[in-house]
Amino acid sequence: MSRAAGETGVQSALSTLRILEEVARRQPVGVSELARVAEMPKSSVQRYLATLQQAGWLRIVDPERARWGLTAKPIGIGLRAAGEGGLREAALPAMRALSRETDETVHLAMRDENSLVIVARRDGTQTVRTYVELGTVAPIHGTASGLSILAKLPDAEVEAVIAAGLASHTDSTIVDADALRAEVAATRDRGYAVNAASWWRPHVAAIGAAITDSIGRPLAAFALSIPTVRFDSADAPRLGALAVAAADQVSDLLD
Amino acid sequence: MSRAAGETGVQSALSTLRILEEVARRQPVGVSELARVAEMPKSSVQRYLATLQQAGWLRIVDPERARWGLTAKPIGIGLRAAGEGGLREAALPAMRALSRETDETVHLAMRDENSLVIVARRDGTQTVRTYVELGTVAPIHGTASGLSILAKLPDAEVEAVIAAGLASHTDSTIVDADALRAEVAATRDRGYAVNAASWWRPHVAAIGAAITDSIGRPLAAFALSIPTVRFDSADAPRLGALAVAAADQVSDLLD
DNA sequence: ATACGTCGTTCCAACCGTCGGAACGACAGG
DNA sequence: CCTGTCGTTCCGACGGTTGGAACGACGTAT
Repeated sequence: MSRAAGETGVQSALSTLRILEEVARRQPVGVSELARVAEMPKSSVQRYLATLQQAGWLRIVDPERARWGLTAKPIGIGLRAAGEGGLREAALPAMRALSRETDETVHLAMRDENSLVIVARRDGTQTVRTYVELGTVAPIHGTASGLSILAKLPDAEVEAVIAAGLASHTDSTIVDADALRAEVAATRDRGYAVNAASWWRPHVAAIGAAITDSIGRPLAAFALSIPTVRFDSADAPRLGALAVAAADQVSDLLD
Repeated sequence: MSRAAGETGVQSALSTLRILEEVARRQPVGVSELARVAEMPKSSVQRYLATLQQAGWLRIVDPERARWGLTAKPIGIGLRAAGEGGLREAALPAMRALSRETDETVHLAMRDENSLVIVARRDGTQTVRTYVELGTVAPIHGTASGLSILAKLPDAEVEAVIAAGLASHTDSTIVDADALRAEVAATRDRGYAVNAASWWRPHVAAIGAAITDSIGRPLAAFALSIPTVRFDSADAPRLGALAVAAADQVSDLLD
């Protein structure tokens, strides 16, 4: 079982965790489908499922069809990952208000090193909306949320993100270091980030505003996520000001 | 490596998951402490940590001291376990209101088969309060929340819980099948559950009210969690009515 | 200053747990 | 009736995993 260099992990545990993630994403799901998407032998998947059941993470949610799903155990783990402090909960009211003021979809993304995790969503009433599954990991250099966070980080950390590599997601993703530095500078000037060019997902534009802790370090960000067909650059200043106000309001709640 | 009969899981994966849980509970934490609490060789723990890092679940949060903690990945998994429907979020406002009305700690517990998981808390202003860590698993037959849920289940499912075994947690836990059936009946009469005898945790009394979906199946419950030193049975009807009202309000939100 | 305990980290050979192909009965659809 | 797919079970060979031992660094008590 040869893999890329530098990997020393326990193979069977990695495979088991992989199955756990796939079940989380596709539940309720059966053995064969899992084996197909994970490209593993069916009998191995079966064994991993039994292991995860024994550990209390999974259970058969539909006994008749042998479909697997998550137990409640991951809820507890997830809560601990989010921190009991409850940034998420603190942000929900402001998120709702922002969504109402703008009638657009608002996402809350939490920073995790050099990436973001979408942890909450509030929809507007538009007939055409953007959609991202909660829990999705987003690139920090390829989203308005991420740019708004980068703009509040010291240059050294921005450079660290650049050094880690700027992966491309669409043909307009910012992959050039200087271009990213320029975008960070522009975001610092504006106070909010604008992604009008579908950096990450096709046909999705966004406006981002960062949420900071008491000493000004960015922890998360709001994003107004707007289909490009409806996005008008002329609206950006108004939407940006609303997003910044909402983010600042949450920042103030965090002591 | 001999274990109890009937277990067929992948050992290394079980050990790895065990370490994941311990890290979640104790983060930030080092190798030696983990090896001690999990009773595993230090070198094995080290390997499991590397594996979990490779899988994206853990990272070193304090590089100077080599302390490990969770990444944001579990947030996404946890959200999927809770269901995007967002029972938790739907319940938060009512929980806050209930806490204010009663000035007591309110817990939200979600059902997971024959157990409960505490997924949210709202404190009152009392100087003496109960405390349960979020993510804690509680017995369905040993809590007011659990009893309120059992009371809304058909008898067949109550019997299934009894058949699964009534583990004892304090010397007043209900472990007798008939006693539990009687308590379920009493709860059905009242509409809310009363645990005045510290069934689960010492010195903690509680009043529980179930939250149901559109067809009346109980999904979760509110509990007013009160130190026994302050608990007065005469207050139970008033508190019970408030808890039921709050739970019903959330139930109605769930279509 | 010295000795001691604990920390995180690395290495490696023997062992035994894991792997996955193969085969099974059940089921649904053509 | 046949075919494809489902979930499940079995077992021998293989190699991934195990964990004791040893390392240097650090902090503390002697």
